Amino acid sequence: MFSKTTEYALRATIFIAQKGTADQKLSIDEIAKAIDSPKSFTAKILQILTKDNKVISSTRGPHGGFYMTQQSKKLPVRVILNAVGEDEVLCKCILGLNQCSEEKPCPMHDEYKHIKKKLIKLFEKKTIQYLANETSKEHIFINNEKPF
Amino acid sequence: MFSKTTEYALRATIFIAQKGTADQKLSIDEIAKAIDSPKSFTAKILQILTKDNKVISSTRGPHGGFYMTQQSKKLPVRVILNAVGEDEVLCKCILGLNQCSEEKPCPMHDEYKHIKKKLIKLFEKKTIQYLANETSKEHIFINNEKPF
DNA sequence: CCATTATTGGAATAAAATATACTATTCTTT
DNA sequence: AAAGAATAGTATATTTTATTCCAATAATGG
Repeated sequence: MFSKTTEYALRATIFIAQKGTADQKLSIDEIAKAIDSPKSFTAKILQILTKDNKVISSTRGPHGGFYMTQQSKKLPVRVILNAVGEDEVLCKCILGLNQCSEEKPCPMHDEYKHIKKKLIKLFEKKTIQYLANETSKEHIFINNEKPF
Repeated sequence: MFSKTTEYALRATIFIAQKGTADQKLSIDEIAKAIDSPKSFTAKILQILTKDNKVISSTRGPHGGFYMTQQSKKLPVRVILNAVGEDEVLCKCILGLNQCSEEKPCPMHDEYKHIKKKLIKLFEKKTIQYLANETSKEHIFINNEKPF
């Protein structure tokens, strides 16, 4: 469904929301390790998400790193998709038609629109905080570790 | 959601189901024009779908071309995804985690699984015939023509 | 204010997906 | 036999996606 960029962005943000605070900031190394993503690529993605400190906050230098404000954690998950420019995937026609709409639908439109609505709602209603809380539960995880 | 290959495969199949019969076969040219797809690329995709005449049938020579049997039209839409190898997209974890499962879920799993179920059902239950019939309705379309 | 630490920015590269072309070949019909 | 049309294989170009690397910049601590 999503590109790697988006998958890493989601996982990284969840991890930062869960573990990063203003006085316990997280380094790129820690983040990449925690979510099992390539380090340099993760740095690039974090660069996007910290742009203007809108979603993720960061500071450089010793004890620097990434964290999130309480305010940012209340943002809907969709802001992450928005930041990496993969927002449209949710509302796109499933047959890839540009002009597919309620008035001029494709043959899958009427069936798919209900699913699409739920998908959009999921990303609109759930907050980053919610996902971070979920991840704090014992059996829930955000990395790709081999089971043994 | 899907790759171009899959989008073209779906649209081409729908068009063939709708317009192609054993005595009115459709050429690559006609198909590519009808669904607004690059001709050579479409030929490549049709090659996959006609493999063993499982989904789409074809014959060569004069008055040759592509069509579908009544039997094939009754297949679920999912066989197309299957043929082009994009079947997994439907059941994949939304965060891209390989081991995400009911027992070891990602933080989005519980919310997303209901949507995933509906998505799979859509492709399992709806037949190619159904989509072809839909497309025969006046206001429904499968190409990308500019509105004017 | 200097050394260190860690992010930031930009360029560079690699790999995969997408798009396209061309040339036989093979099958089918007339 | 000739011609039409898919088939198969190869080749190539373009774009997007994925990833790496290094120099620059900012923050901190002594």
